[in-house]
Amino acid sequence: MGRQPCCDREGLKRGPWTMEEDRRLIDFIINNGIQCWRMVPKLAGLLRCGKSCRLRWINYLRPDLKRGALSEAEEKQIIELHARLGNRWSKIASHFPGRTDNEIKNHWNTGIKKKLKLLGVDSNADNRIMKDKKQHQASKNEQFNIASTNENTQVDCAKIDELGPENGMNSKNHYDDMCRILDVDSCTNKDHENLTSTSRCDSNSLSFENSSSINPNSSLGGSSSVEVDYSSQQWVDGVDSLLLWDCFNQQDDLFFLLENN
DNA sequence: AAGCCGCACAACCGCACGGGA
DNA sequence: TTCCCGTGCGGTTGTGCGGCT
Repeated sequence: MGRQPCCDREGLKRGPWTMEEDRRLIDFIINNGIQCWRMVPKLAGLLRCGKSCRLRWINYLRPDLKRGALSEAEEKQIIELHARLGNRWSKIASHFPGRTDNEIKNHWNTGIKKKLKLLGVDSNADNRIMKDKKQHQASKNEQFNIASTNENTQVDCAKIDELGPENGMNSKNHYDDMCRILDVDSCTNKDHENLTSTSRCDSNSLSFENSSSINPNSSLGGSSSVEVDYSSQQWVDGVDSLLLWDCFNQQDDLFFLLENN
């Protein structure tokens, strides 16, 4: 179909964001929310395309972002999920509240991938798994007229395993191999459950779904260790609602944090 | 001190997808 | 049903920084 590039307008700024631009974007989103990303830069007085604003918000300015290096447990989890899902970074990221797909993708490309390569593990095998899986699934659907569903990680895993070793798709073995090589001693379901508790953030609609407790203070890089349970706050629609949250109910706090990051 | 190199990560690009008209 | 538009996603590039020579 082809789409017009969203950044075709002359005079749009590119490259690293300045503090002032960040301020404007945060200020606008906090006060107005997000109706249409394309309108955001115009209304916020930014010489950026909407896409750029969205990316900046999602990957850097979002208040629920967890900053800092990925933990060992998270790394293990990423390897496991990558073995199952391949390069579907957004799906993988959805298992890590406060982490972005970009962050995980970068971590994979710079750290884990290299580590695996060094140890003689073919990290691209995961991509082949996904390609083969798609092909197999397509032919399977033709044969049995089964609606394809790949939104659920567990389903994905089951399907990959179901395809069997004849297609080179024994993801469990593949993951186990990687775990062994990386000296990952346990890849238990318990570990998986802990990290995949159904916490999701829909950054576009600015709504949050939580079934586990999060620590917004640490998300913002704060020093407080107070755990806040927002389990009763199933969905938070719009930025106005976000402002109810203790961690960023003061716009000044955001700016303070920005300046100190 | 200067230049080079590699790493980490922010940001961009282009295609795909889904929804609405 | 088709077309258009906004957004999501994954791959790639750009850039800043620290370590090394």
